[in-house]
Amino acid sequence: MYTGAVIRLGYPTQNLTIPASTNRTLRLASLADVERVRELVRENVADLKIILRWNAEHGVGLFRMGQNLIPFASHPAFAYDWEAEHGEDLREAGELARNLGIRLSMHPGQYINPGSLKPEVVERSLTELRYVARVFDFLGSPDGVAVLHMGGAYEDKQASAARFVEVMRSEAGTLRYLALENDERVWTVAEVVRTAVALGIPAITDAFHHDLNPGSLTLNEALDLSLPTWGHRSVRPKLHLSSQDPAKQAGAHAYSVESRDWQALLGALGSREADVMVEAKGKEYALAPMGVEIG
DNA sequence: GTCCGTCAAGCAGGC
DNA sequence: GCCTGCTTGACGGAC
Repeated sequence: MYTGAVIRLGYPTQNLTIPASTNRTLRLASLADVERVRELVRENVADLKIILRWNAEHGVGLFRMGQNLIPFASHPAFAYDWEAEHGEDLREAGELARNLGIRLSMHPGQYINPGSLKPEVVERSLTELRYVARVFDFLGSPDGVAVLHMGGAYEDKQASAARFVEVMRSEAGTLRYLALENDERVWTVAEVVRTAVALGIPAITDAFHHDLNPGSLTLNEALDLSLPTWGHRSVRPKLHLSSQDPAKQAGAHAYSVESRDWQALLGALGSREADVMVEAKGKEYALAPMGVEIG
């Protein structure tokens, strides 16, 4: 077990050991079956509670909920009042997480792009981000994090970043939880930090993406820039860690994390504390080499 | 019963 | 132009 700086570990969406998932979904065409949707959301939230307890028993301090916790919640076709129906259930799950000391996050996906040139994409993105913020409101997660990439560059990064800031500036409810993450092709840590600072929100450094798209920074320098942005919220800094799947093209996540990638992150962190979300196909199994006992 | 292509949605980059 | 990467599971049709 690593004994240096205090590092908390987590994994996304589901636990393969139990097994349990917060990411059950359905097709858009099935959305009209309200009773079915209700039941599916109840199962997602029930499994969230089960995973929280498993995490507490295994010393895992982070968990990322699936984006489909309430599938299509932000879609116009969603057929009932999910806040009225599931708000209390979410509140209970959030209370459990606080009691167990587990930090929660969500990661709206690639379609959420508030800096897009297309107005309809911007509007859909904002609606989805407001849904995520509402979920955190119900959970009552003061350290909750909604992780978002900055989307397209449209051949003009400065203009795109400015558009992103302009669109998000007035979204106070969302900005309470939002953190911006560097990606493996377009936005570097330095650029993400600049945008995050402009919005007064934190920046997440993804060490794997940084490896593929470092700009002019070492990982250590990238952390020097991004870790202080968490002072905007007075919560522990958060990072992402993953490794390349050797059988796939650059950017694909591996089943586990290579020891050298973990060691590189530890080396760059030094004595600084952080919460590390491990993005691996093997979910909680990928934490075993870092000292988490899965059995 | 199992396999397989498709399903709401956006981008960039490699071929 | 098409395919794949960015969380992965659901569903219907073919066999």
